[in-house]
Amino acid sequence: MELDKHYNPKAVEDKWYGYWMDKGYFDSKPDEREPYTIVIPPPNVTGVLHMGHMLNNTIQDVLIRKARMEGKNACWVPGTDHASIATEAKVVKMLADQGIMKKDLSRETFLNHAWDWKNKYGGIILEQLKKLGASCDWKRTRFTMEDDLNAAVNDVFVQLFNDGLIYRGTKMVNWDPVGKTTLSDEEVIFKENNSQLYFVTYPFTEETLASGVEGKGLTVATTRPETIMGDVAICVHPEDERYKHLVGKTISVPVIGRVIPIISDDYIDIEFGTGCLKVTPAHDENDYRIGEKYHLEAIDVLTEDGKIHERAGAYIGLDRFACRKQIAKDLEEMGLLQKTEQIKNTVGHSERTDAVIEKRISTQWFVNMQTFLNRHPQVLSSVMNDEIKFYPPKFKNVYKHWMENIKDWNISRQLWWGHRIPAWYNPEGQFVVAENVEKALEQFKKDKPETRIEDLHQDEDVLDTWFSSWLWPISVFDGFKDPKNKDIQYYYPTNDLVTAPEILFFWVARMIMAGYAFNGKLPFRNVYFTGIVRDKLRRKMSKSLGNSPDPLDLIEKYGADGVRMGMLLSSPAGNDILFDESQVEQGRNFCNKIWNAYRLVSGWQVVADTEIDAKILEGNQLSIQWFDMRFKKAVNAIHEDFTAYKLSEALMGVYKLIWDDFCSWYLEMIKPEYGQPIAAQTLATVQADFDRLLALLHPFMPFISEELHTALHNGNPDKPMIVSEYPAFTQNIDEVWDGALSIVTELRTLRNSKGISPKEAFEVLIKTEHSDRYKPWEPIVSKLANISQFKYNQERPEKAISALIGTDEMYIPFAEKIDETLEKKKLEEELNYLRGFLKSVDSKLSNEKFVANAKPDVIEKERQKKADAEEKIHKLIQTLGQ
RNA sequence: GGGAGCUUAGCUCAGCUGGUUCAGAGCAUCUGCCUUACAAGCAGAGGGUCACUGGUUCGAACCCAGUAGCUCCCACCA
Repeated sequence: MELDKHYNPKAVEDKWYGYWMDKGYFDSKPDEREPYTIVIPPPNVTGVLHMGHMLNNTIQDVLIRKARMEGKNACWVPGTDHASIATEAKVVKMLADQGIMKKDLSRETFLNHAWDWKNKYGGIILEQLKKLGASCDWKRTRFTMEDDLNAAVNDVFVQLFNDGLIYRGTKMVNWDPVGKTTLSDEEVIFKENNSQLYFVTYPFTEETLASGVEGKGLTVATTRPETIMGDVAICVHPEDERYKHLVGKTISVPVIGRVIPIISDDYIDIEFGTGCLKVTPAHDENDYRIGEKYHLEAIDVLTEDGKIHERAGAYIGLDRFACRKQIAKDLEEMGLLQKTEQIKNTVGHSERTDAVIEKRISTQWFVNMQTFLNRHPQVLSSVMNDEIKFYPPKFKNVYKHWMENIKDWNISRQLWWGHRIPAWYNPEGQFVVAENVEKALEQFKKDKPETRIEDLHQDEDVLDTWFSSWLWPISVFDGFKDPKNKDIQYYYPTNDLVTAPEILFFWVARMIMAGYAFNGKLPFRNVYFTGIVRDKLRRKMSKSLGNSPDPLDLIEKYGADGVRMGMLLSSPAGNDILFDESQVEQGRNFCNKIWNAYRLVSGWQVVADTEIDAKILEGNQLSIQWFDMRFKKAVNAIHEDFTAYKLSEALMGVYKLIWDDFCSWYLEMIKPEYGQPIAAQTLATVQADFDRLLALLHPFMPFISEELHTALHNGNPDKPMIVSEYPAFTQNIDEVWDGALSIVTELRTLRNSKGISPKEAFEVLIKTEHSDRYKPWEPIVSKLANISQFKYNQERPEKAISALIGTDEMYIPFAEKIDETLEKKKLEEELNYLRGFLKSVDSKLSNEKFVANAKPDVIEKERQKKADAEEKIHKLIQTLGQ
């Protein structure tokens, strides 16, 4: 059957993915083999595949497929994350679009809607991963909010609470007025902002004026005039000569006229603004601290959605930003706004909703991280001493810094979609922490036997999503439910984690904590940090910019293998990848190249070896040995690249091996004359070589390699490629001399530069002591360079072009079109170069300090260079007749 | 404000513990080819003061110091 000139991925991909699934090649069960485990960074359950996922999961698939082929028991556990805040936001919006407000719904009804949504859209992303070829063990698919994982979360919460590591406390936390929930510090993104600095005058009270104070009042500089209704003091520096005498006096808050004291504290920066600070303990962390120190009231003037609260006494119900403008205007009219200045400051935004974060005092649940770390020092040490390796290692520093400055982790969220906090309250407001309500009741009954189950109510809040994600490497193997089960014993610790640096703190660090705290072991041994996928202008890919291609469209257009190669081509660990469709084109072109190599090989007519000319057979034999050497060398380099997690270089190694060594050289060497048959034995070897190339390629490009592997075995291979053996590292490789191949290059260059047709044959004269080395190459070189005859050690003809092959001389008699002076010039240039080279080597060798200080093998190398150069110079001089 | 990292060809990146006259790869570019596997291809070619300045050394892209530019992370300055 005639094969198409172009590889057609569509005809191939679904077929093989279905086949692998049917045969269960992705499945893993504990056995006697060495395990190799990866847990997927679970994407948001309602998410859609984007380029970042493509990169991340391609890398994981490369690693897992290679391990599988190396005979390890490869297990890649997939799953999704419930993504509390993101999913809830989506559901709220979806309901709002239908005219349903969350506040009108009961918790139960809302959750029903959310589960409906999850069941409808959840897991689409996993289906998309299949298109990419991801070889996950789908039977193990987990979801962070399924019952077993909820139980794990509850277990851990109770355990940490009982260990004194979780506490309920009233502190200043981050508040997202759009999501209407608190956030951890990590969920707040600080962005530089051009703000207005308002200079607002607070008038002195009559009492103060009566005490003989001069002036009208004090001017403070603030970026947040809308919070002045929450002011409880004006603070100055105790040493500030301008204000010293005012400390202890009173002053009144503009607009509302509340009387507040003037206090002093050395926290104040005399230089900043006017040196007076308005103290608003409810809305600023530093103010909160000052408030606590001087026992000042904290007046929260904002509602949970960022509007002015009625206790503010003015502007009630106005949005905080509208209020800022309004109050500035009003103050100006009152003559209390002195001026405004532009100022650059950083403003916290919610990672999910992008809302400007408010600092707010509230009662939340926290994990005491410092104590946690004190109890588990391996969390830091294991990374620092490379028990857990980071690729690239620069992230070790970042990790260390975070660990050393760790703060308590606010884990409660005012949301419904998530793991509900396992704490129960009695009507008196006392609480206990327990796995479930029954156990909570038991606890209450110890002190209050009369407590009834219907008196108890569970905490309304849910937990931070990461409070379930940090358990992922353990919980996916049911390590909490049944810590002695086979899976957890066998698969944990996992091997590699592939993830983005953005979630180093959110997730990676906390998984390491959870690993040591709840299993006593590290969760993984290597962490590969991917970069951010950007467009070629270095802009981050985003929906709003519209610069992110749809991965599924790309797969449709170029094939999954092409897309995988495109993703991998330029992405060393930790580097951003500048995605350009041309890279995917390169991937597709590569597929096409391989496809055509197959077309060539599959079209050859076979005859018995005896029917082939002996010289050709010998040439083929040599070609085969030569390729074997090239193959083994490349495989070794690829193994080293993998060891260092240099996947793009490993892929480049495969690419060059296939394209250059295999297609451009080897197949051309072996290829019979047009219409001529090939020896059966030779063909069998070429096919075997092709097959092991495909094995090498398979982790990167699973579909085409499986397809052609099968085709090479006439549809019936012993094993499919996915479980074939991966080419192993070779300790000692037999060198095959291939200097004769430079004759080919030499002649091609000659023809190119002189415009001579490849059809014009040449004879070649070689001056060498090793004609035996050249002889076996004669049939090969003749074919590739169209050579009529090889002659050895004859006089140089009058008119000839000469070149050096190593230290041997080569002449191509070439009477007509040759430019003698040009040729001479070329040789002289080479001679000059060699003389310079020799000089530099000589100067090294005659330098006593060099000989004294350099390592012996370096000196030996230099001596060899010297000898080589001298010989070459000698020959060139002869040639030039000088 | 603190910390980390980067700067090598037009682009994206390799260059290990200093040692070939050391400057390399892929892509892009240029030249010539529809040669019966592949024009999504073949064969060639050009292209770089290794950011800058100084130092250490027999020897520096590599080590040290400083300068400039870029990137990222952390941080409560109103």
